[in-house]
Amino acid sequence: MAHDSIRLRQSSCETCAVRHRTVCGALSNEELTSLSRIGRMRKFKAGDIILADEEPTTFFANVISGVIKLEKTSVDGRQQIVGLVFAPDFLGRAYSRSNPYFAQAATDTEICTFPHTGFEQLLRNHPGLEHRLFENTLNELDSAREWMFVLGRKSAQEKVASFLHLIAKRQPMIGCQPIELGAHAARFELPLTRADIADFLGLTIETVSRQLSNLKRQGTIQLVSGREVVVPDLRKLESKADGDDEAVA
Amino acid sequence: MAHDSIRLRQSSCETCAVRHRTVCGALSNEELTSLSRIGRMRKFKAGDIILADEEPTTFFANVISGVIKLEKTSVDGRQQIVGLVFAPDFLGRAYSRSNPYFAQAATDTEICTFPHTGFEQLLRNHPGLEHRLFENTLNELDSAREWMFVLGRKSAQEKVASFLHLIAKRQPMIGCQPIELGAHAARFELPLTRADIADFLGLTIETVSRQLSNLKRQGTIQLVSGREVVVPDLRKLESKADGDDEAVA
DNA sequence: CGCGGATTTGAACTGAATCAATCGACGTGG
DNA sequence: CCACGTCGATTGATTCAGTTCAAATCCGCG
Repeated sequence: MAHDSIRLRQSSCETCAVRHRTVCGALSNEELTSLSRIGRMRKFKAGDIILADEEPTTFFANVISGVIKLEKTSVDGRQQIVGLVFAPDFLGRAYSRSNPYFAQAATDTEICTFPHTGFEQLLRNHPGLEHRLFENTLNELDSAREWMFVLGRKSAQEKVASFLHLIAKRQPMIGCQPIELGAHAARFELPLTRADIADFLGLTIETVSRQLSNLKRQGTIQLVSGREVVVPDLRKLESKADGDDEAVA
Repeated sequence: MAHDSIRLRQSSCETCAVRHRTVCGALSNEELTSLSRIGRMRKFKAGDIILADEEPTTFFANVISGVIKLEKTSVDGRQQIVGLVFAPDFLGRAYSRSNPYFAQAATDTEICTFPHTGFEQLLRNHPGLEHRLFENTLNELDSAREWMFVLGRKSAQEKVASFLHLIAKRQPMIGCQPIELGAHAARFELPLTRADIADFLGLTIETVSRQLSNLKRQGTIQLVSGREVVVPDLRKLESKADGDDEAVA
């Protein structure tokens, strides 16, 4: 365990697969060296808790692979996923003593962590890094607000279609040859269970399952297995998501 | 009109009522001078459009008084308010060519505007200002996610109670003597119409009206007029908002 | 082969939407 | 000064989408 973490610590940022797409992309090689000194790779299994709610902030991270859910839970047990963190997104709430929500691995996950104090120091000394993180946060805010529309105003079918469309955009495809599939087609693995999808969409498991079956029956999607989805035509899926599919007729 | 704007332009930031609570609070007196040079006061009436959707960004602003709604509208006419901007909040999406949502005055409103280019230049030259705006954005993101829980998981009654609680926290009180009212009491004016409240909560006008009547019947609130609300005990309202009021019994 | 968790499907129920009517405050014009 | 029209809000009756409760079915795994 300790041995493992040492080996991982030595892996340098220069070989990082997602280097240029993360907040680290703002750093010079020299700055990157000081970051790599404090960075440490960590792996989580699906279901592992990465950051606990209300706990003091101890680290930030870049997601290297996998999907992490940010979740809010009320005392009576109701849950709502308030954000999904994909590679190469940034994980953590800067400038806060504690963590505003639960972060749990939705799939097996690899992240590159930075201790809280060291990273905030780096932020203060490198306006370029802070700027990058700021832009990141602005985009997250845009996404959150986009999702507020989904939660507040869309029907169950539109919600499920919106979710699939989101995943199709962000999740790596399975064997994605545009030759094999059409130009507007996609094939991917769902990173969430039905229960997670329900918590993301403000629905129940049963309704999610029913709407997936509906979309399948209509030919908008194919369910290869419980988790693997093929979308023959993303434009059709999108029109289901926006509720303007009968208007076309 | 032109005369008016000149007079307003000359009013300096030093006398600004909300100076220390806005992003401007991060600036030195000298920096403030350069900001006041580009700042300009503008007034809007309830219902006026302040920033149009998808339009190129032309200005940012600090809200001096009033409430502004940020709204998303779909092609088929469904609406969702994705944020409320109170004084002394910041209005606008930095670093974006265009505006991601409609900003409309919910009440009569006064804002202090800064031209797009001048302000972003100031941002680049003053990391302290950008930092302040960043913290601001992080708080907005937290609020947005908090609201996602409301939209996704709360019942109509809980939604309406949550809304009233939010307003009670942020809206200036009417004649708020803690002697006159109890220590946990509040009295304020609703900055939104029933239609706006519905669009904020993902409900219909009728449901909002019914739930307000319910809360009134239960004694959780009093409706002085259509717009003016008295909350005898905010803790009771909060328990309605969280749905843990029958647990107390 | 059988067990346990995840998923699907069915049937009944219910909370919020929809449809419809009324009320009330306010400003305008007769 | 009062009748009228408009707009926002309330209230009632009915409908329906999504939940709840219940039972299969599927699937990975010891």
